Amino acid sequence: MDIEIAAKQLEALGNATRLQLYRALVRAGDAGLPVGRLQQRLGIAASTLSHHLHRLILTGLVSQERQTTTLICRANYPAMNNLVGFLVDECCVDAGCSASEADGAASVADSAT
Amino acid sequence: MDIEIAAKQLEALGNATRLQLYRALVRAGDAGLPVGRLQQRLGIAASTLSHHLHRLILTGLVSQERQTTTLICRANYPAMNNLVGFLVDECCVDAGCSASEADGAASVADSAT
DNA sequence: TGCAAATTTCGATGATTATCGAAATAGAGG
DNA sequence: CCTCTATTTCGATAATCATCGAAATTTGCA
Repeated sequence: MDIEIAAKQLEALGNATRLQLYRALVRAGDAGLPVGRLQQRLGIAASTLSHHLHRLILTGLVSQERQTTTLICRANYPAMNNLVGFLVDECCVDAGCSASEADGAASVADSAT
Repeated sequence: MDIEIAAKQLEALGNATRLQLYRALVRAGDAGLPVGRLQQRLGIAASTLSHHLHRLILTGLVSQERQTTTLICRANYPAMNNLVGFLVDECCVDAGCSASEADGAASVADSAT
């Protein structure tokens, strides 16, 4: 896995709207979800959703399939597995990555606060 | 794991420079790496490196410790484990995430090309 | 105290991003 | 061909980001 590709995919997921979007798709399973339903669920403008969807598709994390008039979106599980595999490989090169729960890592300091 | 935190951490890793940076730290293991050495390795301005490092630290993915004059940076493994855990949880809610190698997910379409 | 090395902060600039509404496009069906 | 619905593209705007060099800061040491 090329580090550039990994970075692009991480960047694609590194936005609250897109991560919610992706999560909804993952939870929808193989059935996927139509664009319109995603829009209702996220409550954003259709054009904004289309923009984010496009970014996810470009990185290969999401795919689309036409069903008559509606477009069904699906999470691309193998892509995510690949990405997670990359992270785990990097993480476990020579460090014991067995901690299942992080200690002080669950909160993010916010510089703007 | 809050989805906002996950998004922030993914965003932090979703930049080629920072991902290289983080990878170097992960590979350095518990010994960590001084800022100066990271700068040599990445070949970027010290101020740029400091900026990226700051972002990684804010998300809890990297920590620093002073050793006399130099600052030692270390990857925060538990944070990464937490993040990977989040991704895996989302991914495996009801989908069989057993594919170890992705099929068509290894290449990223580049809209700017 | 004063110097040297390491790192950050400041200030600026160009590039990218997120968001929206309006208009355009695509597919189905009468 | 026309219309309806679903979705994307366009154009614009405000916000955030990456990057650099110069200046300031911190720390140790003589």
